[in-house]
Amino acid sequence: MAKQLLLIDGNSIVFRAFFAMHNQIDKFTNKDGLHTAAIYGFKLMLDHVLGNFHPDAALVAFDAGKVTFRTKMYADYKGGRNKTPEELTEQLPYVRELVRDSGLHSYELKDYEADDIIGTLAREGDEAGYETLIVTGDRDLTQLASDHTTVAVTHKGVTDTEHYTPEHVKEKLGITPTQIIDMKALMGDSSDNYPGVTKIGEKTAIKLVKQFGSVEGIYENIDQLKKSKMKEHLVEEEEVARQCKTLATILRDAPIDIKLADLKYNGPQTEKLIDFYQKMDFRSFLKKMNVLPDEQKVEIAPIKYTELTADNLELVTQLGDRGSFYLEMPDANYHTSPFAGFVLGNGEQWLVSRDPELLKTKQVQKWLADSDIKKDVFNAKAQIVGLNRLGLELKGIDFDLLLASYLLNTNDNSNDLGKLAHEHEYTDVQTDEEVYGKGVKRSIPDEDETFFKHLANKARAIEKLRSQLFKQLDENEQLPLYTDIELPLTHVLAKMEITGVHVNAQTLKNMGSKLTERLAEIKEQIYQEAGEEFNINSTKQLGQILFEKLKLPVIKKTKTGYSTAVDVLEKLAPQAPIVENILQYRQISKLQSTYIKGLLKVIHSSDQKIHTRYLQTLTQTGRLSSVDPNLQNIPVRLPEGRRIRRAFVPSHDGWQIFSSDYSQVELRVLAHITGDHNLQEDFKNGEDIHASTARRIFHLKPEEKIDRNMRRRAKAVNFGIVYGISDYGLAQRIHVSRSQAHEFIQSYFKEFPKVKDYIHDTIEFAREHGYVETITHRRRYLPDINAKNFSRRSFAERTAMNTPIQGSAADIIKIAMIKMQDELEKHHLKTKMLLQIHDELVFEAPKEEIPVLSKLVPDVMDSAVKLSVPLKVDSKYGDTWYDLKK
DNA sequence: GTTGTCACG
DNA sequence: ACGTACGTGACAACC
Repeated sequence: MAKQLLLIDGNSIVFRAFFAMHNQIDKFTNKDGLHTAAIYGFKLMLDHVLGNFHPDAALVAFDAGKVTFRTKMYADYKGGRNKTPEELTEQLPYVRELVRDSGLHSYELKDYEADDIIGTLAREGDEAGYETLIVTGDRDLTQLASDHTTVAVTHKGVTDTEHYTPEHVKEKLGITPTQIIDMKALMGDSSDNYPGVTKIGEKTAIKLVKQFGSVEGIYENIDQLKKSKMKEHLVEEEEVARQCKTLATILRDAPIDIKLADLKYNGPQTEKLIDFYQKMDFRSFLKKMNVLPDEQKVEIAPIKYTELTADNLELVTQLGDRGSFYLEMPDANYHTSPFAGFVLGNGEQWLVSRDPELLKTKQVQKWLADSDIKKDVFNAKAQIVGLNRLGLELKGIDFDLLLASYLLNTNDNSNDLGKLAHEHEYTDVQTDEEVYGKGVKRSIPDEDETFFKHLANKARAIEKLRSQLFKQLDENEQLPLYTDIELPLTHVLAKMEITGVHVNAQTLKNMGSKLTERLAEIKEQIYQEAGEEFNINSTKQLGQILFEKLKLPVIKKTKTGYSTAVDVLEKLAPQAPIVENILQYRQISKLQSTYIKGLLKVIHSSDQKIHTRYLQTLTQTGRLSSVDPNLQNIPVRLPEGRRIRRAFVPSHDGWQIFSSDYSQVELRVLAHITGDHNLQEDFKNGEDIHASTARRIFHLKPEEKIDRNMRRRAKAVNFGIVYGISDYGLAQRIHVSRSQAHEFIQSYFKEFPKVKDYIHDTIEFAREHGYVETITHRRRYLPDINAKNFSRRSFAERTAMNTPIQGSAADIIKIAMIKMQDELEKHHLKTKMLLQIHDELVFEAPKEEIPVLSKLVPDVMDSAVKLSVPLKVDSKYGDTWYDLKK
């Protein structure tokens, strides 16, 4: 086997590692206050690379300083770059130490960049018959790819890489690796700060390179080009193009004074590495190496606990007026999870047990149900539901660590108490993964001491973090959000989950058998049309049939092959009857697998109901999500799918399903937040908002009629505005030209000027503060808002403007739900709230309560908050979820 | 475990 | 020229 050579672009990897973890920069420091994120990331990358590639020789190349032969020939080279932050430069010496201790050589050369060292050694490697892997964060190095040299460019983070071989370059760009140099010379490079030829970007550059082979080729054949602006620029800027080519070219013959033979890789020097990790406080790596001495392994403050038994229950009555409580349910689904044990207590006394029956004793029961005893918990909803299964109530909940933490930062939230505590710099508790293991090996420890200690540590973590998190909520002006919205909502959601929704299994089964028949018919037809049998559900096999065997045109590719998504198939449908059948097959098999089989699986046999779980601490915007099963995406748009809703029925005879939904809530929020006069007027006048938008942006006179197409387009524009519009995206959606879409958008901004201001101001706010917020001060941090990478930054900008809108709408319905539950109880109604679907609330109710609800629910919902435009609510009811009528 | 697809607001 | 609308979850296939 050929010898293997590993070449790492040290500086670019360090930069990548540093910026990949930039949003948690302060979490990565050692005890001396040294920042370590880049060192840590570099180490992750090394492990990852060496896990897959076993080099005989290895070198990390570094830049030797700012001045290089390139800056000498072109003063602006790499000019305009921001100064490297101190937090990064202080790490560089340690990266070199890590490299050395890991058994890799490192090298730098005055006047040359790391690229040139790598380029030179890669050539030598090629000539000496090595297989070479180059690891870098800089796409420019892909020009070095060859038959025996692969270039791995970090993609996201530092361990996710894209491997460039000559074939891969060809596939992506249609040119050879060395032609990348010509392409870059023409298009320029804004980060290296050389200009290229005016008006030539990637597309044009590739076209020219394909046609003429190289920059030199272009100028030899410049006469072949038709007269055009582009040609003028090329002729005028020939000097520039040629100079840029030199700048873009990585040297293959830098005057290095090392040889391949000097680069032998001998593996890490374990002793030194251990010292190094200790110096850096890299505990996870030390643990992996199994070198933490026992007492250091669990570097957790000692804790005392008492096992609760039938004989010492009086200890519970002595706990005072505040305590932590934690019931351990090892499965994520707390409706069905076993109970592994529990802990309750306070700083002085931690009482633990494996026996859930003890919770039912009168002492514990009383402690749990006493609302004067304040409870601190982790995931209150899970605890309420779990205890409810034991016939117990939990009252007086004050602090929910999970919920509070989510409000503080939706990004680094975790369902693992230990992990979450670590995020908040509290380390006297281990993660569940550490104590229970993961995957199939996950289990509750048999040894009492291990398990009980972990339980007690968890309860202590909750207690210790309470005041700190409350303080942070206060600083963010989020205490009302926590106290008046999220915590009361947890109780409402718990009730809804416990109530569950009644589902008629027989209805589903009947539908299922019909679908099975239809599926078999369509399948036969597809096989006939294809001329062979294959797995229609496999996109890979389907792609081969459609695009190779039947030779249909390829419209879109995914990163692994041909795309066969709906929009693609719809374009192909006129060309081959098989396509229509495949669309049918897809639709029906989706219904069959996800909705018929899927729902049947989760009906509880005890009550014929489905009990979903609402995740209250997951979304980035403040919406809820629903799992096990997801009841927020039951089909409604297509008639075939909609029938699934016939199986959702009331749980008592003589009851009905009642549902109310907000009309255009997000656009109303937009009108409120932006204060746009025209948008507010349209809502105040109670108009069909898409129609009035159409009237405005298409400049219709009052007597002119709005045709359907105009309304459809205006509706798409309205959605687009909420989502962070682009002309391209709008054009795709409504099948118009990009320039037409552009005009629509411009016209919209002219008619609704404050919307335009809002978008601008919100992005500015995010840039300055790093987050955006909703009407209730719900926050979303946007670490990418100042990213260099265009697409990441653009994405952050779109979310910056969308989140306050989507999130405020979520706030509104949450407030409505709390009020609604209050009203139901106040009026002693039997009605139960069952489901929330983002802008809709679904209830089951005795028929005689329907008239009450028809007034009460809309009243509560439209008065949930006071906006500068009215909220509108529509209600429907019927015998099943399918049959709802006004 | 990741990817592609498709269900919802 | 860039790369392409926001937020979710479940399933089947494939690695």
